[in-house]
Amino acid sequence: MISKKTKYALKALIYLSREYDKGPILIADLAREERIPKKFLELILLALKNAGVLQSKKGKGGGYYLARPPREISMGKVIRILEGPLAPVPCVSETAYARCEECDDEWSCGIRLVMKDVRDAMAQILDNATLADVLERIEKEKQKKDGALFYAI
Amino acid sequence: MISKKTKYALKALIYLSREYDKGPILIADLAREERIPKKFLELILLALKNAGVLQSKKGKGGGYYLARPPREISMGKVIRILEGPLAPVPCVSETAYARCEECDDEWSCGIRLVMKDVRDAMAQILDNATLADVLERIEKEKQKKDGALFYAI
DNA sequence: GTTTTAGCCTATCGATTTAGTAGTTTTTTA
DNA sequence: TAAAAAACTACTAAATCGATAGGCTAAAAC
Repeated sequence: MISKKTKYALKALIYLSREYDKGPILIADLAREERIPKKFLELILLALKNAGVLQSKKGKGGGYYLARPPREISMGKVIRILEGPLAPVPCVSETAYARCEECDDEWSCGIRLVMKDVRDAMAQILDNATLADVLERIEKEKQKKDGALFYAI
Repeated sequence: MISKKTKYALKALIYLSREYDKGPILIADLAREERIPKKFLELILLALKNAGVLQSKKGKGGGYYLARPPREISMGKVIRILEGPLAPVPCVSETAYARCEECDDEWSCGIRLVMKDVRDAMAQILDNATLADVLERIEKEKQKKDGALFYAI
């Protein structure tokens, strides 16, 4: 399960994607609209900024905005920033490989063999799902729902 | 990342699969062979027993053994026992669905749409990887390694 | 039938992570 | 220089992780 922190981050980024090219958005507005504790959101946005996903402006007219267009930011990237590597075990991580202490023969470790498949499948999905993709999918779902509602009436 | 507890559980089950139909195995032997803290392993095996994956026998000649053949126990099952649902968010879990508190419109939640794909991909892999499969894959890897070694000499 | 064997059960513990909160400082702009 | 707004530092309560300790219970052997 992903943490609340990561969910908040994704919600905030989806919101900022929708408002992309409308200038900086206030933390306070984001917090209110997405119902995220303001001070907590501050820490999250800061982490995303330090990781190069967001940029910010201080003082009046300031706020946060995406460092790149929504098409160029993936869910995989965001999740790695907040949660660490996608891989279920460190020995199959592409972005942060580490040996499993308890494993002496890595190349014939059964857990590793299966978890490699899992990590590849997850990366395939999450690294290809950009914020722009997510916005599109949300729109499609809303249309589907409206369509169903139309026929229901 | 999966916990040490889950890794220990999988290691123990792979060991018990290899010794399947050789009668009950002592916790102490398992702990020594797989280098798992004995008392900790006790709790893990007990959890697996309560979940129906293992059976046990007390007293002399006792120990633990698989409740079903290795072909009928999947990694997905084991991971769910020790870690809870595979799903990254509760609202896409097939085995333990729950609403996300922070989500008002579940059907057009972008996070949910992507995480559904992730959970399906994980379940596809982990529910189809049985302990017997894992043993086979380990053997294949070992043969590959031996083959490479042969040509290297 | 009591002794040994081996799993069962409950409690506790220190370290780390999670989900925040509070208060102050720095930067920008009007 | 006053305001707005992000940045930084520190703290906390609760939960989870990775164990350890010690006694209890059931089964088998003698």
